[in-house]
Amino acid sequence: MAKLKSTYTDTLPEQINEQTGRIHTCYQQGVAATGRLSSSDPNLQNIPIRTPEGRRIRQAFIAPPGHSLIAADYSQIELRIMAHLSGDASLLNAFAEDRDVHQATAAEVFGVPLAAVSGDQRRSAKAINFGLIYGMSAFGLARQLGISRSEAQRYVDLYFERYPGVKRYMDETRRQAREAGFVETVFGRRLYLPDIQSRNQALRQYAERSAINAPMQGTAADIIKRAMIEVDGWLQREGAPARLIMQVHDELVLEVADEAIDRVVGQLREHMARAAELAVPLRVDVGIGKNWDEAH
DNA sequence: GGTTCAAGCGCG
DNA sequence: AAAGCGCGCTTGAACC
Repeated sequence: MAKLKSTYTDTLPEQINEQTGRIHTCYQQGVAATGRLSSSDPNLQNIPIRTPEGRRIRQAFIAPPGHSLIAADYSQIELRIMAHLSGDASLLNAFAEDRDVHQATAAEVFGVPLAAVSGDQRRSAKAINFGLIYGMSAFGLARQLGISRSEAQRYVDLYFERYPGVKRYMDETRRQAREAGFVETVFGRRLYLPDIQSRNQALRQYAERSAINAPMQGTAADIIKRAMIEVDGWLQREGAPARLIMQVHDELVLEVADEAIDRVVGQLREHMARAAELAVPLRVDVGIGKNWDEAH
């Protein structure tokens, strides 16, 4: 409650611009090592959403009269990029058939039919999927799930047995990072990792985790930037009564005149989904509302 | 009055 | 011995 009050409730009203009556953030383009934007003064990329109390803050972000907010976010974009980069057959298949990827992972790892996956199994699989993107070890997975190290190690082994392409990709990425001193995104953005050669184990392992994560997080950043350029160009050409007002890593927020909503949503979805052509389709979830919470 | 740092926590 | 990526903001302590 103290965090919500001091960072958001007390502070945001003080940052309303007198001329526009709005809060304007600054997007930094050259800060994050992976190519993401960052947002500051104030940061609008960390507005609460995970708790009911926090959501009340998000509800304060509203559209002007006669307008609505559209929130469009990429579904599982980093895991889709992992499928693309690794070429793993099972993962490619899961996305080709538009499966619930955590459920599909649970079915593979626990050896049960899709329909028989329990809530706990799905939760574990989700932790594995996120952990993989971050280069997590069995130790970290054990702590995350509150299970023993040996149990976590079994999950990891099973995962790599079922998704051998992912295993190969992880090993290959570490090798390439060590040899070349950098990793890169699908579009060629590089992250240099001098510490990958370090004799200091902590530094070296950190660099290895970054080598795993940066191509996925960075490719996602590249894709949404391409989408932003496309979407903005299209809105300008059309003279659509809509504008792009925020970006939150895998999400674009637009403010749109109510009469144009249907047309804008369809085109927005297309432009975002076509911002990159990967080995799996890109899916975009769209929400509409009078406030930012409702739009989710 | 200011700066710097670590810890903690908000988001993807 | 370390053990999950990327950010920014607030707090409180230490310091000038």
